[in-house]
Amino acid sequence: MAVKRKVGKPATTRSGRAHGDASRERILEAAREIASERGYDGTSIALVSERSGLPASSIYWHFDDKDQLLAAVIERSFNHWLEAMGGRITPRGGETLEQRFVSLLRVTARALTNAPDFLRLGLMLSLERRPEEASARTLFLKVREQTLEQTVASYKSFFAGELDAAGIRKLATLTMAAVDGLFIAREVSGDQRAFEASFELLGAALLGAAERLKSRNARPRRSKS
Amino acid sequence: MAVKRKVGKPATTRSGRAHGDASRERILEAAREIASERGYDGTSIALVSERSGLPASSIYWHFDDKDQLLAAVIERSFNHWLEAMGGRITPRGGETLEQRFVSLLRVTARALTNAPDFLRLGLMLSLERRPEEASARTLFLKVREQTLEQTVASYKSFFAGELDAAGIRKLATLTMAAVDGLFIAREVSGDQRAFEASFELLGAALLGAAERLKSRNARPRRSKS
DNA sequence: TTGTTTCTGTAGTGATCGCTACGGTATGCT
DNA sequence: AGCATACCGTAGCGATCACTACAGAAACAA
Repeated sequence: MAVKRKVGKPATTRSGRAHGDASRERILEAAREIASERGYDGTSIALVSERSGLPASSIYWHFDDKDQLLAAVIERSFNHWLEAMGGRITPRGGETLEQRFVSLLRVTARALTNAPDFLRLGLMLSLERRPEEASARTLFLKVREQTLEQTVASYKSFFAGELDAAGIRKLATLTMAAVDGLFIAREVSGDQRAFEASFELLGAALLGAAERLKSRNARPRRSKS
Repeated sequence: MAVKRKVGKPATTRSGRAHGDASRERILEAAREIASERGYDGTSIALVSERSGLPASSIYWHFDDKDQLLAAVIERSFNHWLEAMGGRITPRGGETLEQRFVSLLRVTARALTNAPDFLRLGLMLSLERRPEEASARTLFLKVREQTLEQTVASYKSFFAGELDAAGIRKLATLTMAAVDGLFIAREVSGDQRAFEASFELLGAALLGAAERLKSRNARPRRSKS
């Protein structure tokens, strides 16, 4: 057990029997579908087996246990999410600041439409807090932290010289929170149009918040504390 | 089965054996704790039985099945949430519009701190979408819809004459989404101070969004469509 | 051919799942 | 007292849970 692939690859691309990596993909895909519908506990090996067409023994050949399987699902979904974002977290060209800002949010909205499972499953895991932490949850929180840092970096160039580091972080946190909330609202209502419209409004809201942070910054009220 | 209390109450307050309503409360309390930690599937009757100190048969005497139990938990948590809000969704006295607005948000933040289980469990249920809908989820979505309507009503007096009905609804939706997101962020990070500070910022953000909606309204651009 | 590695199919393991049958006991009604 | 109702305790139902033992099938290497 615990013999992972990636060690071998001897001359020929695929080793052993006909399938292998393909089976691994099918398992991950099935697990992704089910987990994003039913959460951690609702994802049973029997269900994954049925939907992937592979027996439980194959699942356990490819993955150590259910926990690792779900963690692999998170990792894979995160990569899909990054693909859908097209690496475009850094700002691109645009006219006014607001236009560039809103266009960034629009990219985010589209990515959430094309690859919703990462955030959906991730939020489900985030809200759980069982005594024994699922490693899938830990992994999600880790990559989410990275996303926050990227947003902070992006905002640094957006609001260069206008906001201090603390303000930028607050704004980035509020942004991600609002995006999470709007995502949930769309998942519940299924209203894609309202979802996209909300992102326009969110742009104005965040810029309003930035204005507030600026004026706070002007009058030297609150220090580091 | 399906013989519900509340029908009886003949002269004496409590009927039957010593406990009864008290046991029902203990079961609900145990189920609330567990469900808010582990979600729907993670809430097993055996666990509720253990934590409440009552056998499974008692649980099934008080509730038809697990589904109804969880729905009762949602209902109870919602009432706690309403208590924590103190019925203060309608605006109270204040000086500037922004101050009244932010004070309303602050009340919401405090209620979320004092009674977090309603939203926590509700969001977990919202994100799930198993084929057979849990009635707990349906109930949550229903009372949540009511909350949205109350927010809309509240905003109507806040922005009377300044925003049209569609704008008010958009703003209310964005508000609830942002609150959801901030709530999740706090649950993950455990940072209560950052949570409260975010609500201040959210106030500015929403007022900024309201400004945007106003100016949209001034130039008669988008119609009902 | 013989052996090795890689993956699948069959058939389970004990534990836990939601749920129930049923008797017992405490209470209230008459 | 007699009877009914309300609730708890024990014990266990079939189903499903995560997980595994093990043999066989298909590809490689020698």
